[in-house]
Amino acid sequence: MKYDFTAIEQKWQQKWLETKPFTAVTGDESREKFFGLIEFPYPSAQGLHVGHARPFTAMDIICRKKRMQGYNVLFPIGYDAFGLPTENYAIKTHTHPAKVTHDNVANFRKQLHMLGYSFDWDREVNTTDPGYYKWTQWSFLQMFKKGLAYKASMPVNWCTRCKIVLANEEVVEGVCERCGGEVIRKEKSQWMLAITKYADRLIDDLDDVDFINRVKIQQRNWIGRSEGTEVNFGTTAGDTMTVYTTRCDTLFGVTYMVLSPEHPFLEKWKERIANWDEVAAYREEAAHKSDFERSELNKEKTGVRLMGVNAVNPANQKEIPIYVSDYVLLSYGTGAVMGVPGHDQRDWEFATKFSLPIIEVVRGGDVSKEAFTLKDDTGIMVNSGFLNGLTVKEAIPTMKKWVTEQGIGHPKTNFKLRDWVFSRQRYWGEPIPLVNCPKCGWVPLPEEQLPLLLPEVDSYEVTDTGESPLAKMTDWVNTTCPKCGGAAQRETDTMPQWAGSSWYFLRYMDPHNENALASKEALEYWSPVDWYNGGMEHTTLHLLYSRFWHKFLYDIGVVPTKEPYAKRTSHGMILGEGGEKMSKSRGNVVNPNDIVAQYGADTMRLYIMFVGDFEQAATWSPDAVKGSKRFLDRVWNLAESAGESDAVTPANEPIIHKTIKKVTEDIDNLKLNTAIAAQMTMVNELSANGCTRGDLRYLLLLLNPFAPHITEELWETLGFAKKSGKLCCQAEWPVFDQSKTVAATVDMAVQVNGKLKGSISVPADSLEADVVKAALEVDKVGKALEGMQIVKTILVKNRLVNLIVKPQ
RNA sequence: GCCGGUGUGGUGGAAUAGGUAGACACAGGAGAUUUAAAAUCUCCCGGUAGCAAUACUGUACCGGUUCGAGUCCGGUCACCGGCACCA
Repeated sequence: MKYDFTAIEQKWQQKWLETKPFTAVTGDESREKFFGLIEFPYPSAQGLHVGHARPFTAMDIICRKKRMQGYNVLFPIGYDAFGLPTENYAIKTHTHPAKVTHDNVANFRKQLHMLGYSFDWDREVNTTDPGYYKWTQWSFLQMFKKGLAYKASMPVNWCTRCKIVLANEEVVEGVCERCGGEVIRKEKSQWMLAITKYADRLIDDLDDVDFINRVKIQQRNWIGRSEGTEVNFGTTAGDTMTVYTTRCDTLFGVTYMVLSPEHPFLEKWKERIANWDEVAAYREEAAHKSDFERSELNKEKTGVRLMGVNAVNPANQKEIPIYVSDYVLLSYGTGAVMGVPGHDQRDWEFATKFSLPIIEVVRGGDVSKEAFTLKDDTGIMVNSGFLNGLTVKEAIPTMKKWVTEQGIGHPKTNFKLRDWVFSRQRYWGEPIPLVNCPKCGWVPLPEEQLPLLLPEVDSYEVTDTGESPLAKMTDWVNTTCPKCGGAAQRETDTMPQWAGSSWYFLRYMDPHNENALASKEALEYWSPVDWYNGGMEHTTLHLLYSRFWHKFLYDIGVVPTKEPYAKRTSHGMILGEGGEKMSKSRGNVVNPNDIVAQYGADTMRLYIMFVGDFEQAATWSPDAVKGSKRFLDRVWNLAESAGESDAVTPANEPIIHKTIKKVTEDIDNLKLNTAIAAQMTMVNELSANGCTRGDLRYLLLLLNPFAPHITEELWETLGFAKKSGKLCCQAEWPVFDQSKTVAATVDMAVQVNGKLKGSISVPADSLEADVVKAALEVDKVGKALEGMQIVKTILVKNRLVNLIVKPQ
């Protein structure tokens, strides 16, 4: 019979749909649980991409193997469906985004079935479902009540031509992605979440989780913890000017001070500043620079000296000038810095440009040429009073202590991480369940009024003033205050896409619960996620946000673990032919539907795993797909020609056990490409040796997670199903016998002075003397030994023997 | 600039702990089968020299440690990703 993959795949997908063999059972204490998680897809109109198939297939393999090992596996799927592309599509086609979402989800679901993933389909979630976003809103309200949500004026991207607010992704090289118009920064009052309050824990708790290192490093860098000192400088205006520094050891080297253009002291000192016009003009100019321009123009330092106000260095009481310059950011530290041109490159550039004195306080470099910035033991303090003679390493704590004792400063930790801007001026997101009352301020909706549904609107276009489309719905906006009953207005901004995706894995644990985001029992049973695989691009946003969200839920007693994910791995991208990113414009996009139609889902799954190291980027090759199909053809043929016996052929035992070992370990280590290679080797050997049904049984068990349809079919045709039921339900992952992985005789390499001379075949675990004896009989060894004497032999068991010789 | 990652045949990629470099595939070549093609099967396939046996050489580059280095150490180069005036 021919390997008719289309019929076979449809047959088994239908059976799985009917019999639900992949159902996870909450509360089953008879088995260990395993929660495998993939990043739920955004249901775009383009449908599933091969980029989805790689991580999805890998986790499916892991979960299918875990099930066969006897675990109670939760492998769920859902859709992260709020967001901009759907909204833009809705605007363009005048279709309701809910309708667009519904159609796209239906298409995704079909494609996911087509690839044979073993999801528990009864636990599907969708972030746009009111039953789901009720709990997103509920979580937000808890944060609001705990004071973690607050309003602040933040810059937004504003397209001057479309007159709308843009997301960062919509701004490309400083212009609007859609119309090419100029994008400027505009201040807007926005909801913020105080993720920075969790900054320390988000760093420290990384020590307790099993995340691949690059994820941990990237998160640590992003949070950017820095231990330094705040130092107070007096000013001739009477105010105390506080700066943050990591190099308090260089205090004696301060020759000027800098305020950021937005610093409140400028306004305050208006009357004292003799050149106010000049300062005001500089501020105006800085305000009009976009982020893009600021980073573009960061080579040349600019600034203006404040005439009429000076600062006083608390270390030596010297009076020094104050400047305003946009190389100092208001959003980090105190918005003011001390200028140490001798030992900070930016300060050096600034001082050089404005002809300010450069004082060397750490000897070790040449401060007339460049700043000397090393802070190890190579520099010695000079010109620094009581610090003279110390190394920088010693001087930092000494100065920190002195500053604290003198009452002019204190140690301080700062973070690069900023609070989370939680407002979007868009329609297709969760409404923020708050009401603004002129008397009571911002009042949360009572929980029994959740979910606060998205109202129907006529147009999804943002208003001319940049308000969300919801602002036009006056019937919806105008409401009564839940507290005082007076007239009040609803918040019209919606939540960002990151909101719903911050906790979706919790909903999988108990997806239909109407009284809580999930029951205590389900949360206790399934937490934490055992293994979460996803893209590196989500490391600093989604992954960090969801850890924060989870820690908050932990603090209010909702979830039982302080970290959501026990383990995190990451896959590499699938590139198109030529090694370039797949994109419509390049025309190198591979559609999984085409591959499945041509070769079948099993081939698709196998190839996407075989293509290369899972963690590295890989290039799609249409030719190489054929190799995976050929392999399955050979498996099919092997099954047709297999001997009737259910016993294992002794000659096949070593390869069977070697393969069990390799495949089992490789799946656990995500080395899926070599797990497949090992199975190919096994099939090649079984073909050469001849094999029985009993031999093949092992192959089917090992191959099932990778190619679930063909193996299920062969399991049935070879008669195993009659005895023990469906293959995917076998709690019988093969266990290898180490003693059987070694063949009776082994090939060993023979070297003379480390150079390969040949190989010998000897009984496994032979003694050194026997191996050397056999080695001496190799022709080339004899030749190499002429006129030599053996001074030493090195034996690596079952692998190699090296004869060390020297002239006689 | 800072922080990660990667460099191996024509191609994708293998190589627990330093131990036969190139597993497993793709492409290519030769042959078998076939009226023919496809499919399938067998063999070859890093480079140089040689009919061959064989010898030398080879994991980005330079040096080191070791009986032995793709792997460890020091230095250099190239490419990819992230952050970027974070004081």
